[in-house]
Amino acid sequence: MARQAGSQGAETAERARRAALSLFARHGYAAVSMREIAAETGVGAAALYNHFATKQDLLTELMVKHLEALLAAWDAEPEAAAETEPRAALAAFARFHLRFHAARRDAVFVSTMELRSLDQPNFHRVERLRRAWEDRMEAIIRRGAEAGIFRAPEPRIATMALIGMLTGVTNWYRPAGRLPASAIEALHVEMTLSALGAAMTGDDACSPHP
Amino acid sequence: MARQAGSQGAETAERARRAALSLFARHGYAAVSMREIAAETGVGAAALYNHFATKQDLLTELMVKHLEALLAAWDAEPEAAAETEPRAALAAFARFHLRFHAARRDAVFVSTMELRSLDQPNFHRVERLRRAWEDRMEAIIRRGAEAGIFRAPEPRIATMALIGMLTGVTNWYRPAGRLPASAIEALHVEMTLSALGAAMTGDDACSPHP
DNA sequence: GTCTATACCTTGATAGAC
DNA sequence: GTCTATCAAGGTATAGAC
Repeated sequence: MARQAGSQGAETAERARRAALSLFARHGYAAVSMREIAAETGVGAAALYNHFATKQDLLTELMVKHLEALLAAWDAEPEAAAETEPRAALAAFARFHLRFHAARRDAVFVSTMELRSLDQPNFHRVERLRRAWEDRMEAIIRRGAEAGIFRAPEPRIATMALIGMLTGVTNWYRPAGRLPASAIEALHVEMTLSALGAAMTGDDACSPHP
Repeated sequence: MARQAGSQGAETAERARRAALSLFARHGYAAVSMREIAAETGVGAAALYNHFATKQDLLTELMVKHLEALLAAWDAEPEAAAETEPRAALAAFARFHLRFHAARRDAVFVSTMELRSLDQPNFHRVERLRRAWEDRMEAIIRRGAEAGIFRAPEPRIATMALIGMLTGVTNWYRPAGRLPASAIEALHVEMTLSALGAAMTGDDACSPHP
């Protein structure tokens, strides 16, 4: 997608990606012009076309890179192994999801809100990656449900609900807020397990396998 | 916001609102032109300006009307009363939220995704209404937590998490899907209560007040 | 690889006839 | 209240000099 470039060009491309991500997240893909991206990058508008064939390609590249990095990072985590005990695996997944997304708020915003700005071939490419992420979580929930550890009669529905809950944090979390990120993280991990009847903490003496 | 209009004009305004809602939901505010809205409405572009001063005003009106209708409809429900038992109130709130939103997918989409397209005064107006909705739910959770029925050490966080979960359904639910809406609704109501340690169903014999 | 200049198109919004 | 005609501004993308 990106054209070949020398060492100076690669730097420009990277600055352009960062500028585009920030601008798309704040104003939306359609509301941002290539001229604005170029200005933030520190080059003329025409120079962008040495690195990205079209504005649409630039958007697609941002989403694909984000989702591929997400999948690769999780698959490298030890708790991602299929042998991990389901409650531990789900807790690790929730924690990983929250941290990875909190560190990349712009990319999350763009990747979830600009799906409709992709033309059909690009949409399908990105959608496959999103689906792959959902499948990672569903596999954990399904294992736990079959083992009688989770109450999840419909693992796919539980997956969509919980991913929605976890990803939604990105929409309102502010680093300057009242609670530290660690507290918000702990509360969400707890609610994730609780939602499937597998809470680990406190006054709940009723998890199926105590 | 809308201009005065005779009986024919009022009809045009309503058709324009519907057209704009559908187009904004599908392609995004910035990607849709007044000409497209006019074409879908069946009038020329200039005619729209008899009913909406600017494109921005049209967007704002759509959001405000949606959120005001949401608040008014909930406040008219019997379970919205402050005396309702917290578990019943939360279940009713979740069910109401799911149904109201499922019936207005375009309005939900626009109202959550196009906040960034509002200029500052309009943003604050819409944000106040969104906040009011969150406050409705938070009040229920707070009551239940204080009564020891819900496990929610931070009612505001629980509110944001659960609203995110419930609203997220709009992003992936398809009427033609495998499960009927009633099943998806039941599963979400159950997960909502479970997340706060107050499940009502089945193999969970451990709700604090059995 | 980046620049200046520009082709070509669509945009939001307005003026004035009907 | 709607139309046709129009304006000024700004959109993506390209050409060709350096």
